[in-house]
Amino acid sequence: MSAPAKTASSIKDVARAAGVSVATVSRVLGNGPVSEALRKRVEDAVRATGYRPNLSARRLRSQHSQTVGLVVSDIRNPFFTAVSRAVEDAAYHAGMRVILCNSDENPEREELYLRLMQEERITGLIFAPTRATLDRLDRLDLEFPVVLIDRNAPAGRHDAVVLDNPQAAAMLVDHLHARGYRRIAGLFGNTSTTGAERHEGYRAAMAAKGLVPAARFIAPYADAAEEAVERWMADADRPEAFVVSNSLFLMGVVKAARRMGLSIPGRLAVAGFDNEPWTELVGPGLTVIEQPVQEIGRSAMALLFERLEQPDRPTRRLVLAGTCVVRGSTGARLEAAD
Amino acid sequence: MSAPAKTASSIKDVARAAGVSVATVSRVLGNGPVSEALRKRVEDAVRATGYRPNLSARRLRSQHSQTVGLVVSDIRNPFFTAVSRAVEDAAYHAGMRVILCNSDENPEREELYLRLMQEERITGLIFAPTRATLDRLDRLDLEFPVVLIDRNAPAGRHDAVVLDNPQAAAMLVDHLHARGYRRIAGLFGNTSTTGAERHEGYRAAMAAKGLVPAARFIAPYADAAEEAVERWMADADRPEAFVVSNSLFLMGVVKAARRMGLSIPGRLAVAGFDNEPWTELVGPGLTVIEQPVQEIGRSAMALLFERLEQPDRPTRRLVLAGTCVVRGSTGARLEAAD
DNA sequence: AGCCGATCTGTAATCGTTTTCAGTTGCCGA
DNA sequence: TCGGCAACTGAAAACGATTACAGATCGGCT
Repeated sequence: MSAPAKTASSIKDVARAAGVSVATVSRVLGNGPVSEALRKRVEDAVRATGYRPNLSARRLRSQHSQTVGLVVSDIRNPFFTAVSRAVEDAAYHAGMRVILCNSDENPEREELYLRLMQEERITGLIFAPTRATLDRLDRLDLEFPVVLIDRNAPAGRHDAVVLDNPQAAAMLVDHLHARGYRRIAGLFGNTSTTGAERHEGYRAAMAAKGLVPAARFIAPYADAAEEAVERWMADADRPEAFVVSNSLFLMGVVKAARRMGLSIPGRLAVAGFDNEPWTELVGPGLTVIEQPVQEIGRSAMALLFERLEQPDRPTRRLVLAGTCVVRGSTGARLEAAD
Repeated sequence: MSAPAKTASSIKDVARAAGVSVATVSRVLGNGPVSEALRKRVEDAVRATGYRPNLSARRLRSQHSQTVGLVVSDIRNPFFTAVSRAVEDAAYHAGMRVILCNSDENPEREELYLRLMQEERITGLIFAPTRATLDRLDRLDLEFPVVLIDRNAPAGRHDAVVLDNPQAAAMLVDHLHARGYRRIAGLFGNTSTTGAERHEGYRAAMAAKGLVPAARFIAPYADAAEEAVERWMADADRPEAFVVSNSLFLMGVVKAARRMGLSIPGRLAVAGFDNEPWTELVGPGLTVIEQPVQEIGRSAMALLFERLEQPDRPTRRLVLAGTCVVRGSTGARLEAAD
């Protein structure tokens, strides 16, 4: 049984063990030109000493960190969970590492992490910023390329990958309209640009159908949605259907409906965003917009790599379409209802 | 408008701008003894140059990486998602960074990441290993402390935080028994030690009640559970209830029940693990064991820090109890059934 | 024999920090 | 006036790698 090395061995130890210079060891490791005999001696020495290169030293010298940052609001948001997997996979295949940070929609924490990213000298950043940070992003003079995801400025100085939010929201409205619903309410998050974009799509689609939009903006929690629905459904002008801008709200709506004894879709139809596995299982199944999460993560990394190769190419903004997954929660409206 | 710095400024640039030596700059940054006058000059220079310390250099010199590794099978598993948040928060408060890796239950990928951890010279690792790696973990001679989570060797050389899996599984069996169920089947994952432990608890509890255990081991996917249930429920000796060892299987059971038109709990009761938000919303609500995920993450970090302070203190194994959240999916058995 | 070029190897500089050690001040008391 | 001490500051040596440059060896050619 080998005694655990007290301290990691360095390239010098390997050089000494092999009876060569550190340059030779480095060359063996980096595929430089080395004679077969020495190469073998060095490789044996590497095994014998249990040598592992020190990445800090390597990065310092080479000025490449081989690291991408990923800053999102909360990894527990399933959208970001999925995107992070795609990003991590892409990084893995490119031989890079990922540093993951949760900003909690908190600009201070976000700022701290941006500073960290600079200190890490990351190769690039994939970023879902808060509104506040998005506004001052151009003034920040970051030293690495940034690819925005999910949130996004209209015509930014940065590459971006986003869902076509207005169109997606409109799809939901159109679908509900086709199923016979007219009084369609909207619940949107009040912190992100995403909520705003989806609201805009909702508003436009309603107008196009000659319906009156009725939107409320709430904090991004299920509870907030539950409360909003309960209050709203007690009103005289209660809606027949809800379009909501994320899966937390979807939960809130279902909970409220259950508590008030309103059947879905009999008394209340629902449609929302994010095709999570459980949306299929709840009640009659929930109609949702499915985001191409894999592709969003992959494309973000792809844009990042393109930018690294051609730093001066014009900014690109990738707008991906969502797909509407129709389920029971938007079943045809019963004329008898109400 | 300031032109973007072509290259990050180093401590030398600051020193030059402030007209002092680099040592002084370093002391200002690190709260060393510096006169007020110079401190001010340096701080101004730092602002003027937009200086950010280079963490690679700092780590190389100080030999502290201030980084913890987190290697789990898949961040999309909600248990790990939640744990990762707790870990990240703890790290954030301790001024440390987190490197997140997904092993996909793949020993090769796991090995690659363990190597990476060594090259990063991480401060410590929080690790949910595959069975294969768990077995040879002692022979790996890692140079940093490891805290195991979720999976775990009986009496290892490493600290660990785990759920009391046998007891938790037994709680589910006892609960179902109390509700009148007798033919209680079990579905367990065939890759992790967790599945094995939960099976053991299930087996023991069944035996204690004088019931015959009937367990099957399946691949860790919802589809596998769905298929297993469909086949099993077509048998002559079909169970009245299922105990399943994770939330993916829970989904599989619900899907199968729905497809076969079996009402829950009328024709089929279900209980499982992981109190995810949606388990409340599916059907009559699903009875589950809730793991103290926050505490698991926090405790893992706490154990890590203790170990760093006292490298030689005896290994500790924290066993946390789950709580049984009772919902409609295990409603009292109808005598009329069958 | 002498020269050239190809091929390998080693020396030493470098990346950006921290930290030791050795000054350099200025102040105080004698 | 001078020694001594405290308080600060700077020069230089690490940390562990990569790499430009130069030196060594050797075969082949004239």
